[in-house]
Formats: sequence, structure tokens, C-alpha cells
Amino acid sequence: MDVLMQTLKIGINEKLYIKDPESSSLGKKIVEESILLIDEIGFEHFTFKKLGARINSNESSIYRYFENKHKLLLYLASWYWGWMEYRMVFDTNGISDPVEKLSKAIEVLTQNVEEDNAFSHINEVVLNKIIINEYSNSYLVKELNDEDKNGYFIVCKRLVSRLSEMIVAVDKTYAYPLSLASTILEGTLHQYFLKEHFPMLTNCNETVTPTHFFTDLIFRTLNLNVNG
Amino acid sequence: MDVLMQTLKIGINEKLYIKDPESSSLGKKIVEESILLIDEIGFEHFTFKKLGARINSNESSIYRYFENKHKLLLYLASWYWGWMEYRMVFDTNGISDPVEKLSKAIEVLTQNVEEDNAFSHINEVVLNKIIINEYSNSYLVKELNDEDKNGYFIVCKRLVSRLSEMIVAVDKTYAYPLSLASTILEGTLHQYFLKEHFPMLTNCNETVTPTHFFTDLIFRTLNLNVNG
DNA sequence: GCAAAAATAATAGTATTACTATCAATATTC
DNA sequence: GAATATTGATAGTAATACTATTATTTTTGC
Repeated sequence: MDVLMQTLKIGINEKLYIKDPESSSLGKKIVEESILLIDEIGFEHFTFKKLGARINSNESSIYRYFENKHKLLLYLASWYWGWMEYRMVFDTNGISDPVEKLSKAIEVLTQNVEEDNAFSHINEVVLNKIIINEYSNSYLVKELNDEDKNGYFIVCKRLVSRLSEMIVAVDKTYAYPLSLASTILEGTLHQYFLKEHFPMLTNCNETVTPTHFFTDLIFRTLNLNVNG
Repeated sequence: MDVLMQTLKIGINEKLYIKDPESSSLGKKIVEESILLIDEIGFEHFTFKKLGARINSNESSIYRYFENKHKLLLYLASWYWGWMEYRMVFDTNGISDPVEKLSKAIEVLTQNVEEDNAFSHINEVVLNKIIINEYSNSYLVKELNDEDKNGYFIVCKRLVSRLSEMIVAVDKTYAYPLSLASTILEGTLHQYFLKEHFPMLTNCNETVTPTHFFTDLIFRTLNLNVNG
């Protein structure tokens, strides 16, 4: 990432926070350390009290940024998908061949996540671990009404439709571009999860990556030659 | 289901319960009504106290069957996958053509769930809804040690490897049979979830089913003619 | 049909969670 | 330097996720 990018900010639905955590150093610390703490003890055991103790702040101060821990997880997930979208768009921008473009998009979306220094208070590698392990905790929620859901998951929706459009650009006759796109995104998280926790349920390992599997899958499905 | 089947029982890892719920009428009622209550209020808000009130029994009595609500969900998930496995084996048994066999297996695993009268105290339709909405709550758990995990998820593992073998039988050269099998199972749940909650992220709807999508996907991937 | 054993119910109690409310102490800014 | 905003400390509440104890009911073995 070059210097131009140092003021980049991933836009997040304002309903997800009470006070924008990007607007103060306490807010950034809340986001930064919540990622690490959720990774360490799991979302279920994560509490604002524990986070407060960890950052030498107070439970009540954290509540002034986020309504509850669930909204905080939604915030982190939103950030993650916004970041993925930005990288996908950035890395495929300028590629005119639709096949090459789709191939690159799949690569960005399925490859192992690495640190991005453009966002110093967020550890993308650990955030990725959280998303793999806890993402479904964020959307499996009876509480959310439909209006809110649409707001919270708009990033995800945009990412799926972008990918779906790239699929259509490669094969106009394919009947299930949205389903294929959402399967790739969810399936990638799942393959990484299995690789870590139930390796006998996947062919992914140190040498075979989810990128190999999904690139092959997409190219076979859309009747293209594999050039992954 | 014919009369022969009336004594069928889906085998479940004994570590998942303290006292076998199939062994008493209270136990069966716990299982039966927990499915309905989890569906109604969501797993997060489900408590043994509420369940006790609903079945006119006592919180403490339920604790004698299940250690906690999480183990109960694992029990239900185990039952579900055991039941899916049994139906898949049953319905594909005797089909000798590998392509036809795989096709039938995909159909059983991806189609809309219907009531199975062989198991009177379990509402399979509602159980399926729970699995779609709450399944990942069961395996996203830092608590489980590896030994236990292997015990709890053995059914799932068996189902994935059976499906994977059917894939290999159709195409010995395909490099990712396990990943494809696990993607189908998880992906099916996800497509049903999207169809219900985020219809703009999937092509599945009233007429296009996950069975269509996945049958097409598998047959294209394994270079076969679609005959779904 | 009755005693012993097992299962269930009722009640109480504890530590933790997920907050809300209030007020005091610090920073910030104008 | 006063006014304002932010953060911290403390207390309090209702609900959750249990455990323990004892009472009551049901089952079973003879």
C-alpha cells in the first residue's frame, strides 16, 4: 500500500455504532483489542467488561461506542467485507478480459489474508480468523428486523452482486450466478474452517488452497480452461 | 415409511447426553418441544427454564438429560445428520450406475425436507429450519477439545466421506472430492438461509431450488451431462 | 399390593452477564 | 478559565446458567 492510501477509511453503516470508533483513540483501541480478545476467548465468552479490563478502560465507556457486543461483531464483519470488496475492485480494476478479471477476483476473495498496513489499528489476519470462526454468529439473529438487516448486510450484498456480474460477463447463459457467488464467499470461509478444525472433511491443506479448489470449480462450471 | 421401520433409532454419541432422552417420555418431550421452542425464539433466547415451563416440567429435570443447551443443540444436529445419512443410503441403495447414484444422493441431500413418520416425536421440517438457522452455533465452539469434537461430528464426517466416495466413483481424476462434498452440504443450508432471509443473494426461489443449482454444479464440475 | 428404588418437581442459592443510571474526574475547546 | 464533552468509577437490576437439597411421585420387583 502506498502513501496515497493512508487516509483510506472503510465506510460502515452508521446504525452499527453509537459513536464512530474511528473518531477517537479510545474507539480505535476498542476495535483493535476486541479483535484480539474475541480471537483469544471466542465471541461467546467475550464481554465488554473483559475488554475494558484489557484496555484499561471502563465497561461503561465501551457502551458509549457500541450498543452491545453483537453490534460490535456486525461492525467488524462489515469492515471485513468492505475491505475485501475494496481489494477486489482495486486488484481487478483495469483488467479488460472478463475471464482474467473473474480469475483475479476469485484469487483475491479466496486467498489467505495478509496484513494490510493501510489500516494500522486493525489486524486483518486475526480479523479473518474471527470471521472464519464467528461470522455466522452475526447473521443468525432473530432480533434483526428486515430493514436493519438490509442496512447491515449491504456490503455483503454488493460484494455478491459484483462477483455475480463478473460471472455473467464470462458466461451469459449460466443460470445461477448469484448462488454461485454466495457459495464461493461462504464456502471459502467454510473450507478454511475445516482445514483448521476438521481436516478430514476437506482436500485443502498446506499445498492445496481454497483458491485452487474454487478456481477449478468456477472454471469447470463456466466451461473454461483452468488457468489458475 | 413402512411398518418395518417403526423401531428405527438414529444412533447418537453417548457423550452428548447424560440420560438418553429416547429412554423416557419426558426425554422425548424435551427433544420434541425443544425443537419447536428453538425455532420460535431462536437458540440464543432458548433456556431450559423456558422449556420446562412449556412442557410443564422443571428446569432441574431437563438438566438430568442434557448438560447444557449447547449439548442439546449438538444432539439435535447429530440426529439430523444421522437421519440425512440414513435417507441418503436408503434411497441410493441398489442403484448401480454411479452417475445415477450420485444424482439421487444430491437430490436427497439438497431437497426440501418433509415429515418422516418413522420418528414420531421429531418434527423433521422444523428441525431442518433450526439446522439452517442455528447449525453453525453448534460447531463454532472454543470449548470442545479435539477428542470430543471427533466424537460429536463423526456422523457429519461419515456423510461427507460417503458423498465424496460417490463423487470419486463418477470421476476418479477429480482432485477435490471432499471439499466438493462439504461445500454441497454447507452450501445447501446456506442457500436455504439466503432464500429465506436475503433473497437477493441467491437465484433460489419458489421455482428454482438448491437441488437444481447443486445438481447442475456437480454435473458441470465432473463433466457430465445434466439430467436433473 | 407394598417396599425399595428411581425419576421428577420444587425451592433456594450463586456467580456471571448484559446492561442502565448516576456522579465524579479529566480533557478539550472556544 | 469557563463551558462542554469525554471518560471513569461505582452501584444496581433482571436474567442466565447453572448446583444443591429435599420433597413428591412413579415405577419395579417381589
